[in-house]
Amino acid sequence: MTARAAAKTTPKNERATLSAADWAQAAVELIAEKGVQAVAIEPLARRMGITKGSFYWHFPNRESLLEQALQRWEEHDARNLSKSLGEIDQPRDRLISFFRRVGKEKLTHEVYSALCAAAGHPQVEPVLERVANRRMAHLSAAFREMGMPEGQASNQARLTYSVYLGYLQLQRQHQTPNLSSEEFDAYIEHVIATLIPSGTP
Amino acid sequence: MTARAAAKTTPKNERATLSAADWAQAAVELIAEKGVQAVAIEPLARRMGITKGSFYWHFPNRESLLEQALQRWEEHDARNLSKSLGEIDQPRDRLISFFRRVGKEKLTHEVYSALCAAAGHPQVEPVLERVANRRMAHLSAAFREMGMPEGQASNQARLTYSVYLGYLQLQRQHQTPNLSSEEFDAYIEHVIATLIPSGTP
DNA sequence: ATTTTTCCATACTGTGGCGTATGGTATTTT
DNA sequence: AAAATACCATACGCCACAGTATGGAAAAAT
Repeated sequence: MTARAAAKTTPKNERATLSAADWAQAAVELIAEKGVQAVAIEPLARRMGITKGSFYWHFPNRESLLEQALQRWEEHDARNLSKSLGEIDQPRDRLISFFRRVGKEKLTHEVYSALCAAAGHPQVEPVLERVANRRMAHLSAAFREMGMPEGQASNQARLTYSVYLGYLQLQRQHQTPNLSSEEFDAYIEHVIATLIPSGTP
Repeated sequence: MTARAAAKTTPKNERATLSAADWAQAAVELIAEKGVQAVAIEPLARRMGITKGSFYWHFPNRESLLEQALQRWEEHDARNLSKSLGEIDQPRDRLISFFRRVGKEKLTHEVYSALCAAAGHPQVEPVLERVANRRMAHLSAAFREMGMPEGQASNQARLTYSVYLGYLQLQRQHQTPNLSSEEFDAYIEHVIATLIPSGTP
């Protein structure tokens, strides 16, 4: 009882007692910072200024923590997607915002990037699969709205999403131009010009 | 002295005694199968039917094994690249072969894919950086030979390489069509049509 | 004011891998 | 043949983390 003394029953900011959701959220943030393999009970507990006695009261094991953390993130991401899907009418603008928004929603993207680096993990894989499918369906629909036939649209969606995934990979290798550089802007322009048809539906 | 009894001084097939290169090669194969984090001394030794007593005679520690394994693979990959660079005259054919060869050289690609999943690792990162730069330079040169101006060619190279990286990522998630399916062929065609200019230089 | 429940600290066991120490055997050298 | 060297087996200590067991204090219920 040293690090997190303070409040007792204040649900504001620093709760007196931790919930399972708090652990899950902390796990999500840890994933964003150091990857899935870094989610270990004891280090995470230390980081939260507490001991694992707390953890094993809320969870049966590490696996279930990961499960909740991943579920939490996936739901958040799905909401994000449908929100941005509803807000923009023109399919072309939706596609463009898909790329331009790479810099936004930092945490979400960092988590996703970390999850990509952990494909192969049995709990992560199904999440990646669902998320990629949702997003590609999103892209594919936009391309169709712009007049592409079914088959071509889905190929174009896969291609476009691959570009995004490749960008994340290069980012993990620190081989991407700075987000606010002109080199970056030029690249984005190039990508948009190459992948997104110009005409309106 | 059970598993690897047999030969005594036969340098054929089953050496009497292991060399550092043997360990490095085994590490490379393990990386391809289970990733970088799976390269652990004792499991690797078991897999080779030997004990770690051998390992620590040839290497000071795990780090130096990884170093040698990575160097070994990187050199192999660099040779591969310059070989395929010399064999094909037409830049357009070089670009096409870049994609068509994704299915070839299985081990090399599996290793590379595993390394991509381990970006962030201090020993892996510089390797990934060099390899990606070499390959993108290769692509960029081909696009320039086809008449693209400098800036556009390098953007196009980055874009093209991202598509490749994204494909590897989807492959790790088991979300790619089978290599010998018509869906795959259609996708490749689509990628080529989208990314590779048609005219001759 | 008890009692119960909630939440956490502490101490323990177990496992898996790293690196070391030491000794043994086969091979080579002299 | 004797000595030296190369290569490997075995046994050990160390550390990090998973999961368990138990007890204790604060909060809530009665």
